[in-house]
Amino acid sequence: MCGMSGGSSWNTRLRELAKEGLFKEGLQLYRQMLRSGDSPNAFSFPFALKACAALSLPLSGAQLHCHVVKTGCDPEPFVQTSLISMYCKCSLVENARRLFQQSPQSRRLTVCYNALIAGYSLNSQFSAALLLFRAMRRAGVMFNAITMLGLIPVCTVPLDLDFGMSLHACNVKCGVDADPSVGNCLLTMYVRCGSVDVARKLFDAMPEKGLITWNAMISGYAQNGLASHVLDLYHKMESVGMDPDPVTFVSVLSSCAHLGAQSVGRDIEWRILSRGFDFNPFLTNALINMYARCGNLARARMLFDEMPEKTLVSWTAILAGYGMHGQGETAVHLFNEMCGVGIQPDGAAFVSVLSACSHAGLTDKGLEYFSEMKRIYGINPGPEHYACVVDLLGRAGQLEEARELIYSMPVKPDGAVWGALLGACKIHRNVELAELAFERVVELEPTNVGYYVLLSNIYSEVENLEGVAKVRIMMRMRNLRKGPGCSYMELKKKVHLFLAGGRDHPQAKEIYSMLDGLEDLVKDSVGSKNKERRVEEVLAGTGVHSEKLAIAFGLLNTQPGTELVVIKNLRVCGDCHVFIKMVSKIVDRKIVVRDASRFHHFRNGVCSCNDYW
DNA sequence: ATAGGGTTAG
Repeated sequence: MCGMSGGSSWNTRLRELAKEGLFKEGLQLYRQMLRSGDSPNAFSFPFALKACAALSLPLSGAQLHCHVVKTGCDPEPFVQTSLISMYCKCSLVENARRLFQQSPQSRRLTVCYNALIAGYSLNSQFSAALLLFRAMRRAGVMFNAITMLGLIPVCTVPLDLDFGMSLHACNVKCGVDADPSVGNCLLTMYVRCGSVDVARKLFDAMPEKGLITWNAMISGYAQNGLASHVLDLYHKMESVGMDPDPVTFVSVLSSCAHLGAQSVGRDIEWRILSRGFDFNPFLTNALINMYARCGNLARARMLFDEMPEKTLVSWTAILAGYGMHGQGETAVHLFNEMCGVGIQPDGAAFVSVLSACSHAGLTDKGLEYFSEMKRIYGINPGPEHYACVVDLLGRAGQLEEARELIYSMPVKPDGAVWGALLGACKIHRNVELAELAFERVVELEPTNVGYYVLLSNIYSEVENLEGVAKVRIMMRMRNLRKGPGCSYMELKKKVHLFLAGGRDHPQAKEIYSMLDGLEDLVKDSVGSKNKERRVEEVLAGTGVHSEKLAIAFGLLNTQPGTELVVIKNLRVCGDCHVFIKMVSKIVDRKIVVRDASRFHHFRNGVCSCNDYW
């Protein structure tokens, strides 16, 4: 290795590899250097340590630590800082802390504090990060923008918002917030603490919006369930000439999945291909998820099958898709196959397989998974898992068992758990248990209108008019109003929204006359026995339900034979599924009405997208 | 030459 002799050429090459992100190759080169008999020096270690951190190789990192000590480089602050950072990134925070504490005060430079503060924050040791920041200031060490980049992410939940805002104020006072990275970081903090509006104000006020700024805001909307805002902002991004990258597309695709907007998603897929971003596993997973949720299982499956390295997320996305669309057996089969190839399921994978079982009526199978979850995989079920199992038992009519399960929960049941029981009571017309579940759920989610409507519908089904009135009064006292029922349907890259009884769609006239025709056909096909009453029932009180409008619109504007997919905000209000079933038969069309409770912009039963686009 | 940071899927 005559050409490589002398430490500096090794170091140059190491630096190049680190810059390119070729960490594996960097470590190989470091080992090659040792074999060739050259000694690493203080300029070699930071690169090699960075590689261990990036690849999360604590053993190699510790070995490097030995080399550092052997070569006497350990007092060097740069090397010290690299070691601290490496240990933090390998989740060995204790080692990092010890190194920091052992170093003399005089060698604790700003970067050294920065590395440990960021490390604490990365490992969710929030108070430790804060305390160290205070100690830093007491010691008179200057902080800079990068200190803030470590510290700001400490604030992750709404409760942290006050502290986050004080950091923001502090940054403004020192002028640190002018650094675009700090701006991005603050933006992300507001988003994570649920203050999307504040984040947007910050976004609008930022003079130089980089790609990361756009991505932070777009993903912020996505994470807060504001899918239509994601698409708006994405279009704006394109219109100002900012080029999206794979990170952007991940959020956009996730929003298409939430909206059921398959044709927008297809358009995005085309852009991904034309930019050469295919083979990015994040994007492939996002595409699988989008197609699966939109019901295009064939395309989702094709992408999944062609994926060379399927991750846990890929498997979960595809099996959740099958589960959602009633193909529980396929979902279960995929889950088993996944375990068979050695991928360990996590909590989210269990949520998907459990809900697949409950939708497909595979009660025993679901219960089996639930018990395996703790026993074999050591995952403690959270409220989301209990909600699935309550739903599973409830749909199967085992209401008592469901109630018992809730009482035996080691974690506090949340609204979804009691809500699942309430939903089961609706199916099986159990008023007494419904009242109990309602009391609990309303304590936990007093403003979720969906539950009031659910109970009211249970009362009206058993003709308990007093009950219906009771719920109405309760809602009035709490100043709650059921938003109008709303449904939407995607057609040619536009989402068409329908409110119950609404007339503001451009095709309103045609839609209403189509609906009149449909209702007449349905009336005619009801048998003559108890005809009046049956007709009322079938037409569900003859109201102009939003899903009826959506279906009429769909029949007007689509080719015969295509499937109509309607998404509806409240699964529980104004059931007109008998009507839909009959229409479907009469016009010989497959009509699917999907429950939007898992669509975030329908949270609390209120639709937050209020326009066509 | 060397250290510290901001955006990504189920």
